[in-house]
Amino acid sequence: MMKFSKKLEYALIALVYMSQRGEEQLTTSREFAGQFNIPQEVAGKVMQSLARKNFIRSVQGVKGGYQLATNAGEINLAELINAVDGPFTVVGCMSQEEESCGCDQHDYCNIRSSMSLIHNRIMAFFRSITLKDILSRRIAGLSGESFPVHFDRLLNPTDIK
Amino acid sequence: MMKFSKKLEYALIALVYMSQRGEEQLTTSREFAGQFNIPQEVAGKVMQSLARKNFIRSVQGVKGGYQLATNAGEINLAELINAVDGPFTVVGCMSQEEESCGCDQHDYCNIRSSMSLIHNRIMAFFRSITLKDILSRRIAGLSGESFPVHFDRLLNPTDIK
DNA sequence: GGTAAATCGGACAATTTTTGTCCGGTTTTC
DNA sequence: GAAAACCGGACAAAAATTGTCCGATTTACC
Ligand code: FES
Ligand code: FES
Repeated sequence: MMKFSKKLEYALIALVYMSQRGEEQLTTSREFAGQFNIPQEVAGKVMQSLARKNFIRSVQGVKGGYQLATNAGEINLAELINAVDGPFTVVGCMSQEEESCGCDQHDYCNIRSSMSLIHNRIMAFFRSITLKDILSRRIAGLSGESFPVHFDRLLNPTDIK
Repeated sequence: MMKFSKKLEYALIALVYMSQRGEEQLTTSREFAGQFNIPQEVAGKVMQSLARKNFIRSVQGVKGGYQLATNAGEINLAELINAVDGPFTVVGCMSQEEESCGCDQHDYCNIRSSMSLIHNRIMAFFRSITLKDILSRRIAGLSGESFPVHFDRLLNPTDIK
């Protein structure tokens, strides 16, 4: 329940992968798919989504591929989710159309305002996580200490196994 | 993507509904389902899940029903999600079995450690939201001011429409 | 100029997850 | 003993996710 979609996983993996190669390096969807055992066509679509939002730059033709955008480090998880999965809503009624949230009828919805708060809060969290954060976490991860400040502040120590 | 399940919505609506009636009041699954236009059987199952975790107390037989547990206000969203939907994981590899997260092969997963941090962070957030919070938000909601401290601190003002 | 390798994009098929239904059982009141 | 409630498993329907197919366009290179 509430899992991230594969598309989002793929997008993150792709961005991290591309970040760890030269800035100028072109990455082809075939190569990326091969490295991580992802179906080529799916990898292709995901990268197309990213290109459409200018998170990466596409170069067509043979010898083409994708290249990380200049300040890709600043793109955040909320934008990313929106790019690959479309608008995110914890609960139906949050996407302009107010109809059909599921809980209609009678008294009218009990929990709508609270859901809205939770929705906003999660959005804010996603917005606060940048690709740079994700990258630095990976690098700092093995040292057992010195997590990026960002995560340090957010993470409850008792959560770490 | 990443929407809360209907079961979770129903559970929340049920708990809020029951909270807003007398403490001693019994609520039947049929009645609840009727009030909110939810399929009876589904409403029943959800309430059974809640009863199994002792969030509500069940009374059998005709004239039976469900009754809010004594300190139901303290139950939090994480427990609730676990009760109705089973364990929550933002990404497959977080549930003891390390196999089949989806992104296997080669270099090994790029983003696993970051995903783990995000997972823990979201869990902590869900744990921090109690039924009482949800209730008080609803009551305070119409006043336009004085949100519960809890939410006030968490919410980015620019998120409110 | 032709071929191959790449990005594009739509339609669609397969799979999985979510959601809802059915049915028979147990407990309890009247 | 009948009716109304909780209980729980199996299953069916619907929706969402995930993956596949096919054809089109762009471009490097021979
Ligand atoms: S109407 Fe959207 S949460 Fe109930
Ligand atoms: S292996 Fe779990 S996030 Fe990739």
